[in-house]
Amino acid sequence: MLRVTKLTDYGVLLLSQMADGDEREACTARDLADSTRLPLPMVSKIAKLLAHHGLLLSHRGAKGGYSLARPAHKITLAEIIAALEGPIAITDCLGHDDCRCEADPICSMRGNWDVVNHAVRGALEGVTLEDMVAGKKVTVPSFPLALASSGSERSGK
Amino acid sequence: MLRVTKLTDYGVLLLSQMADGDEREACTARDLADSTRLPLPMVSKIAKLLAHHGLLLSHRGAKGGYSLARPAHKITLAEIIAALEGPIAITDCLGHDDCRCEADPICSMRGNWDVVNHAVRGALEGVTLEDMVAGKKVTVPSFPLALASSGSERSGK
DNA sequence: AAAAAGAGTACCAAAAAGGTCCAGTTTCCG
DNA sequence: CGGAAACTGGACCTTTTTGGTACTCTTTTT
Ligand code: FES
Ligand code: FES
Repeated sequence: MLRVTKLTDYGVLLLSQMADGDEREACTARDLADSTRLPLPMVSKIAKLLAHHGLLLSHRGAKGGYSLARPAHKITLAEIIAALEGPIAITDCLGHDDCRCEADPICSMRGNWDVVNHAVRGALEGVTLEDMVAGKKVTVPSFPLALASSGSERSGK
Repeated sequence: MLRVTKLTDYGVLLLSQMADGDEREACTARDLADSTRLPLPMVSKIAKLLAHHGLLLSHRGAKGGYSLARPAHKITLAEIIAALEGPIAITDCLGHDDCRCEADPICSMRGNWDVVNHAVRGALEGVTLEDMVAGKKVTVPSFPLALASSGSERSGK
């Protein structure tokens, strides 16, 4: 449905919560659950995934918790999505490289979807966690998204 | 999963097929099914949706069929997606306007997601059916996706 | 040793996607 | 006129994905 899953939605909320507050260590899953009002098991699941993908550092044992693995402006939305729902591939075919496209001359859209996918991913890579931090307003300068106007069209802003 | 559904995937294939060939009238669902090797019921379902949303014109009765409602360069990917899977809303919240965000100060990401969504939609609006037509290669000039550099903050990496 | 975390994984219910079928209607054509 | 060719509008079913929970380890601190 061209929609990000709730896991991602929650994930961004969590991360933004962590980035917002003091960047000290030891932010426990329970803390996050409390401050975001998300169910603890959810928070736990998400944090595990994020840690697994190197976006969070985890500290086990009593007095443990999670902390951002990198400063907020170095974590992109694209990475968060990739961590929580796998590589960004706007069509099914772009995922596994074995669609009939290769051999079968009928569908030759592969390359085109590839470009579209790249554009979308690019947009997502352009937004950092810092941008998403609660309270902060992301503002888009104007709208420089001339994308696939094949060729010369560079309606420069 | 940030993925377009098969319906959309097929839809683009169908439309691109129609745009590619002779732009005459009367392209029947069966024809399309044959030329794209998609199952007829699928083609039918998709064509109905596209017609319903004004992307295709339908001509009923014997000797009927479908034809593009507009020239290919005036049909955007965004429209096709919207026709086949509803309005583009990258998060659940962006769909229905009644998320707790409004009242609850906890999640104040609404605006930010809105911007991201806008960016993605923009990318999709930038690609026309003509661009996707079989065989034609969409080329993206360079990569001008400066998106969420909130105002001044461009902590250049 | 006990308590406080996280790790790993299995599990389940609900929703969405993917796909088919069929009973109408409209239009053409002989 | 009567049938055949097409589209229309739904219902319906199966499979996959999401969303969410639970339970049993292991690690670390005190
Ligand atoms: S069949 Fe996979 S993109 Fe064409
Ligand atoms: S609760 Fe809907 S966007 Fe924040």
